[in-house]
Amino acid sequence: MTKERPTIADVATRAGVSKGAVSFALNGRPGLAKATVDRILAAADELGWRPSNRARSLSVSKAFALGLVITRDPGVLSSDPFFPAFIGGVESVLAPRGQALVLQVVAPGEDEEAGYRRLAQDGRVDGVFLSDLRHDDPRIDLLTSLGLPAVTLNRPDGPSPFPAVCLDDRPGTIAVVQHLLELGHRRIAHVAGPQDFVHATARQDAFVSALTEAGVEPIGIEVSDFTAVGGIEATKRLLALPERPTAIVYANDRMAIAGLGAAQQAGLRVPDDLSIAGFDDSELAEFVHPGLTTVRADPYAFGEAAARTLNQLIDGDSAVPDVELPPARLIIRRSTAHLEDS
Amino acid sequence: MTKERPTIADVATRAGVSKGAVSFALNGRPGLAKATVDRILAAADELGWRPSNRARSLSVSKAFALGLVITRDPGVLSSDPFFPAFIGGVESVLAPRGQALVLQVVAPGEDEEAGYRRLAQDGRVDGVFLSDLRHDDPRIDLLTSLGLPAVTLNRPDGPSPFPAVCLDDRPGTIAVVQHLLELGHRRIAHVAGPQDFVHATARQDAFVSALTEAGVEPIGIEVSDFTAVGGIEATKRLLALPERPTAIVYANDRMAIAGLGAAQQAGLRVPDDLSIAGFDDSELAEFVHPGLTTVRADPYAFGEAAARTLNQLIDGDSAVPDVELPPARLIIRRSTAHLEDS
DNA sequence: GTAATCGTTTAAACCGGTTTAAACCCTCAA
DNA sequence: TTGAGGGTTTAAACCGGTTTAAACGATTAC
Repeated sequence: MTKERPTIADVATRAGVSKGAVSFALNGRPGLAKATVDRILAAADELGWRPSNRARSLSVSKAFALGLVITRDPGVLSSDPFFPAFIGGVESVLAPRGQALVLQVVAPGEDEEAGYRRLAQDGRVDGVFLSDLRHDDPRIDLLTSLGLPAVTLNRPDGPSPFPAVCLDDRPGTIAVVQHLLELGHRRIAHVAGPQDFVHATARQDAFVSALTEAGVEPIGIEVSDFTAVGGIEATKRLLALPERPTAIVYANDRMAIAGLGAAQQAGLRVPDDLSIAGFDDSELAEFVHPGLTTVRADPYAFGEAAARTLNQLIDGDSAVPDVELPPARLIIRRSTAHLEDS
Repeated sequence: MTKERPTIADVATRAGVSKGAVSFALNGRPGLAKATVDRILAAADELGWRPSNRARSLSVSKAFALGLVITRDPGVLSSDPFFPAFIGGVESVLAPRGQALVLQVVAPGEDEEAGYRRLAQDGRVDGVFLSDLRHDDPRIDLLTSLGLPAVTLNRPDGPSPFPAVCLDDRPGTIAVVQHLLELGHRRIAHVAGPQDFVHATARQDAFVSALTEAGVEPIGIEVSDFTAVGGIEATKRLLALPERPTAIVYANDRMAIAGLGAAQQAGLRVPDDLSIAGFDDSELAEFVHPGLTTVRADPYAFGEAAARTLNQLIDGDSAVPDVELPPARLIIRRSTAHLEDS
């Protein structure tokens, strides 16, 4: 067993050609006789040669890797249902192409921009995914000035030079509201995510407009933070309202499941006294008691589409179009029910 | 704004020295006059020069990156509380050193070994973390033959050439059992994880030995798969036993929370009719109703320790010692209570 | 005054690929 | 016979660092 792996020079010698010819053959460039190409590929095969990523990286100035910076408290990220599946989808595109995924987890307090700057300046990646988009997101300018290609997950509200891969949260939210209206609810509240997140306000706006379109006034909107603790607190505030809501729509499952616990703790029966709906259809949603009515997106497909789009951009395909994914779907379970006459 | 970033040659010219001298100065190698070093560093600073990772990688044959392969169904990985925090801890060690983390998510059906092989052969990483250790884990031989340094999370049962970073699950599990015994429970069951996982059987063994040491026979052990669905099914089977358990100890929170839902669905009151305990202290554990008694480890510290150890190994520090982390701690909440007389 | 020694610096090879410009070979036309 | 032209192939430069062996200049020893 030879410890050293073969280099392009070994292949060249074996095939009786020059290094350049091997490179041409490998990359399928025209100008080589077919017979020669075959001979070179055979030699490469016999030697088990695979071109060195490092050497390639240096000479073509590419990293053959994509980057993802997750800005989130590691403790809180824990139960986020989005990223693992998203990463799975990304991976399914990257693996066959021999690309890698470089991950960075940055705590909210830390310098998030430094994360992107490192990725760019160290030449670690050829492009990044921009997730958890915020209003007037400073990262768009940052990445532009760093010259790092990117794809935004959903569309930023400001101008953006980057293609967007979008999964519209609104139809799902609207479906939840309509579902509750049909069940007879009129006192419906919302627990929203942090207002700087585009997806948080998108869900909130959809909630409000779906209600007002039906001629119903929202009974309360609590801005929270997508965490379980936040869900608890927001729920307590809503339940303390003079006119208690009969249904609460949460911007994600984590807050919803925590809210469910808080309501039960307060002695309310769900769904008899209070209907509860979430967003994400995380793994536990189906199995808490009662099962959580929620909205299911497809983060795996999201990852696939995002990776494909980012690669198109990097490969220089001109005018990469935005991608619109099929919208999230309402999943009805036991946590929502007809309003009982009180 | 010059688009091109400066190279070592630019710095050399500016400082009036050779490329080699700049390299020496940067890496703090002896043999250069102090004045020269200062001049070079000043020049580098003025130009904002940072050495190219790619060039360095090629010449020193290092990737300056570590790898993590997660073998898990992306859909199921979702609510795993371990990895995000673990990765956060890893990151905290890597970032200051300018290293990156390369992540791979492999679905259980796919070829897991290919993941490691890719990482090694592409020279993407200088070492990997070996998580979710299995009995007679084939990956140990694989990595040995690939010549890829590794650190195992917890100790494999077979011989291993790699240092181990360990967080003993047993004390926590034993504490849970003792807690239940003190509450008067005698009919205690366990829902275990897949038997090929070392940590699954470790928890199970601890459960059994803690019980038998107290002279109590386990009333039932269901082998499950760490997922919510699995937790539901195992719970149903246990509740259907002729002698129903009064307490169930789950090998992780996900199964426990799902089991909690199943018990409630079946009309049982928790903790009055059934006590339930989990393992992990995931974010939701505190907030489901009733709050889940569980065991809290520190995955962030685990990540830190693992990254530090792996780097020691890579840096060639001889005889890297195993690391033993402080054991997981019992967190008592409302889901466990005194046995009511029935 | 020359040689040996030491601390400092440099030129050049090297890592393993890609890429460009030039050389080569063969055929066909003038 | 010579030259032009097309298809193949190659030599060498290049990417941006690291590293080794040799060169250099200033002391010190003889």
